[in-house]
Amino acid sequence: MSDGVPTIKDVADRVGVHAGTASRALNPATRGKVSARTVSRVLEAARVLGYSPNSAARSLRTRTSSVAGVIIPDLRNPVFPPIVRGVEDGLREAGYLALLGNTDGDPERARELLAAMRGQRTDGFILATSRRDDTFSAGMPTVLVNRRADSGSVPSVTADNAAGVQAIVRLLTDLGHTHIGHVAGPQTLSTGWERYRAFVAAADAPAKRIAFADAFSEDAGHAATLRLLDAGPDLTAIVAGNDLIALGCYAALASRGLRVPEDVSVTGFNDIPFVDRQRPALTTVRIPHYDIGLEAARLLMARIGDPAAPAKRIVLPVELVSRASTARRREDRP
Amino acid sequence: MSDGVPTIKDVADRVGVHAGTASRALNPATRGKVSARTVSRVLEAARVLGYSPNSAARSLRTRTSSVAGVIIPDLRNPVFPPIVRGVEDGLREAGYLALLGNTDGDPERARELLAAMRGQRTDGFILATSRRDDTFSAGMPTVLVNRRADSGSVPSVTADNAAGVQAIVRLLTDLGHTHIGHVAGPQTLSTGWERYRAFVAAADAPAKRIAFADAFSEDAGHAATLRLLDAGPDLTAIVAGNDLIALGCYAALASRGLRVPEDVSVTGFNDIPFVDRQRPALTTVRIPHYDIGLEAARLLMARIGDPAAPAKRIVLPVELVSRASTARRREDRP
DNA sequence: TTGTACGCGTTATCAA
DNA sequence: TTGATAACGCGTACAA
Repeated sequence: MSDGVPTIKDVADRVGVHAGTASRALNPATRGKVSARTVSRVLEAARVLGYSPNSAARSLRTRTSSVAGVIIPDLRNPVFPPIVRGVEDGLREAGYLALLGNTDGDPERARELLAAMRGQRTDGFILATSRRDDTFSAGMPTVLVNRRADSGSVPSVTADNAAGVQAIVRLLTDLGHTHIGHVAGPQTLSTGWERYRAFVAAADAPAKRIAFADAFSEDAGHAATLRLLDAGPDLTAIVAGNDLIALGCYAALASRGLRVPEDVSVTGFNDIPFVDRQRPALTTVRIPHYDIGLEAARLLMARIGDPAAPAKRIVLPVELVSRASTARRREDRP
Repeated sequence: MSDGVPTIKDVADRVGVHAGTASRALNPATRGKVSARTVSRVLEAARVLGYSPNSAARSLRTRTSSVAGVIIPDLRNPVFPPIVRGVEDGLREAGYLALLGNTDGDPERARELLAAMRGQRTDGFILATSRRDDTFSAGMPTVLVNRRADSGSVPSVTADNAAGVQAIVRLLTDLGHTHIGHVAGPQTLSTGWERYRAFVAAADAPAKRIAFADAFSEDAGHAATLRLLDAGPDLTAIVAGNDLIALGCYAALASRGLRVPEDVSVTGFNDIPFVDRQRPALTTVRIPHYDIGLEAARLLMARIGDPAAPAKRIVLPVELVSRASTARRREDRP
């Protein structure tokens, strides 16, 4: 094939050696079985020819692909870009590439993607689809991100949602708040569910101080906050399920003539970009998005290298970021 | 292989036909060359066995993969997630999957990724790396996003940067501004360069009213704005190279005791999320990120289908979004 | 240390 | 309409 893309045979011919020898010289793992002189000549020839191995052939032979599938709900949700970036960097450490797919939260779509990627001979999966009931690809190395499986046998990397909510509730309590509400995220999503459970455990609030948003979005947060206010609880602080919901709280409170934080303190979760610029700047919990992705990739690499490796469940620490949306409770509040 | 993953041979054996026949029956394009009875029996056997084709073998044979490489500088830059999302949806229309890679603006890294992906089974590339001097993979179908090649032979999809800058300058002119400055983005990036050129053409400003930021970032915008102000031009409006630079302008102006828009009007470019929430809300140019990605993917599919297809250069329209950061020039300004 | 030969699973070509 | 066979490029067991 002197015309098309060079193959290992072209490299071998150029050096006057057999393809098998060239293969051994090119592969770092088997390089020791070849004379130093031959190695350098083969490497040089490969460089000159611009040889790059045909991974279809390699995959066919070795049954591995050096490609991992990464499946998320929607890249436009600001929590995912840094996670995916971390995943990609972690995969790269091991020479892996990332095949990316969005599901829009549709389990059917997740199944399709999983099938398509498995068809492409993907070595493993990193799933950030966060529906608690999502299925995942059986028989393939898999790591969950931002979500834990109900059965404990699947490795996962998550932020410490419970600790974050506890820190928030403690902050509010220290500020004198006793009537704290919660606008929870969707309970079908593990993050929404975990934070809700942590809130209930930490705040001991009656049901009327809790509302559930239909989505982790500003609009859903807005609507849920209005429902919460209409239920008439006497609250001076709201713990939102995430930052977007918190911004929805801002809007809903403003529409009722309530000021943040003078009348009601509000907190978020995630510390996505620009929430430090809102007015008021949002008190929230910073989660290590990038590191979550990075660790997930490393965990996947470990599992691919040794499928019997322990199914670690890594929980990364979070950090409370106190800003202007939380303040001491006003004593004279009606 | 009755134990492992079923192959086409297992399917063929089960029906009692040859593997080649099973292949023809399974492939919709060649199905017409097989008797209806055989087709249905093969399909049934494939279903029962849970057969799924080994795409490594298929790629090796057909030299196609149904995978496209998508290379961007950094997913954490807010302009890229919606573009990548559009790309992915466009690829999906054609049954393609996306291999994603970040370069951090490093041409060397771009080369590595290109090589790795070309080595993987990749049918074509969508490049959003925006350095004007970046190389790209010769001989592979390629579409540029957010960037045009100096030579016109490479298809591209971009926003109409010139029209956007023209609209901004016209808006400012209509507001009475005559001394308009520009904090340009890096001139190594095509977006920074195009917008700078459009500004020069539209505003006819002397060099002292122009400063260049080292990066499309807030910090770089801050620093460049300070340099611009120190040069002492008598300006009442600043056209920033993009939204992040504009936010840097906000900070720099504030540090000099200048108010936006009372003292100086400021404009951005891109309309990334949350700039409508800044104070003041940023006047900017909205570019159709998602559609840019979508069209790029479709263009790539067309080029893969027919490499001789015309190298279209698609320029998508932009929209001026007028918000609170621009105001009529104060007559009493010093 | 190097060469030989085979097989991975699929599809395309050629014959029957 | 179907079967037989070769070839895609690589890695590796085995032989030299």
